[in-house]
Amino acid sequence: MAPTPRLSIERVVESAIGVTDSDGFDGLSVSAVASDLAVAPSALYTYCDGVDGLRHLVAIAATRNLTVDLQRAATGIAGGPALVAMSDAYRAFAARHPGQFAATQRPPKRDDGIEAANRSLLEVFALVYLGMGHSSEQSHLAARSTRSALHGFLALEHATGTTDDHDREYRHLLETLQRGLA
Amino acid sequence: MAPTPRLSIERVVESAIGVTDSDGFDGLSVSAVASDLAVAPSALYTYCDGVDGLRHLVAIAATRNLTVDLQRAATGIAGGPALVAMSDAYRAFAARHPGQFAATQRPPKRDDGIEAANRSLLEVFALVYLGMGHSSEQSHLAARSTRSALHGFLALEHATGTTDDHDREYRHLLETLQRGLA
DNA sequence: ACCTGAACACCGTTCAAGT
DNA sequence: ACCTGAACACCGTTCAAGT
Repeated sequence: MAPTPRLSIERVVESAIGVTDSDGFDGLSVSAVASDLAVAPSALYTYCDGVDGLRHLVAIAATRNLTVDLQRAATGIAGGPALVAMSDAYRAFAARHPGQFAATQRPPKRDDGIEAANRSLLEVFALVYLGMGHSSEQSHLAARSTRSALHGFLALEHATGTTDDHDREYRHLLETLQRGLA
Repeated sequence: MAPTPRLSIERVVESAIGVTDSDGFDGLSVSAVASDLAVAPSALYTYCDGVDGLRHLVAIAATRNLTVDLQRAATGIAGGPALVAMSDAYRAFAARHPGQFAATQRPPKRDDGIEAANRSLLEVFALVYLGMGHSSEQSHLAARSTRSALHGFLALEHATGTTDDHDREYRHLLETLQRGLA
């Protein structure tokens, strides 16, 4: 008889994201996901290539999740206000999902999936700059600069510790970017 | 008899940095350092608090090493050229020591040592902006924005994969910062 | 086809024992 | 005081065995 599969790649990714959210990207392990899904650890090897495969799947899913949030934040807004909204969304994502945020930065291996996910993320920024009258090339450069700067700030903010409120510094960075890209 | 200690905190840190350089920050482990020092893994627990303590020591040492490179790059130069030189030094550090670069971003626990090391790093940037006529407050904000942006770019560059040459994008980010902070 | 469970190597950590 | 070595728990991975 053909047994109905209890597992699927979707369920594995869903569980892996859940583990990442609760235990951090470093807490992601074959055992933790297997335990969450109530299967033996070795059962996961049918759906992903070990712990590296797990990290890989989470890196792609996390980048997509961030992209969705950014896109949603900029929907119906243009120009400077859109960039402010996206920056706030970026920071909120890092605060609410530190594990996923870390995953967006740790793609262990080169892969089409991750590169495509990163391109999609950059396109959201680029579209805003296009709407502000920049050329296609300038928009892509501006998008990369903006993403890099925001990402770096948030990465260091979470590394240093989130005791202080760095809102003023974050706004300074935003304003610097907007002046520099005007 | 008092046996001459074969180990010391300095030797442990030195070895840990070596392991980080060759195997990456994720490759840093009690076993690897112990093997490098030709001692039993348990011997290290006299000098550091397990693998987390090891990562902690490396995070501090790596931040200091980066600071030294930045300071050296800006010695005898001022203004825009100093910032260009520091940016190049930052990027060179990330390229030559990817493991240490990763460590500058992964301080697991809050600690005076890491915070102090980060303050020293920011001061190097701040001094350049002070020399350009900025106020003390503006210099500190500019320093943080600059460091965040450079760090984020390099972190994503190494994450995405270093196949392409992103020199043009890096220079665009620099110019954006300089325009925005003028 | 899908999952379990045994098996193995390996790492982190603790602690009693040696010198 | 400093280090070794045994001991234990735990994770990753492979593979033969079940259904």
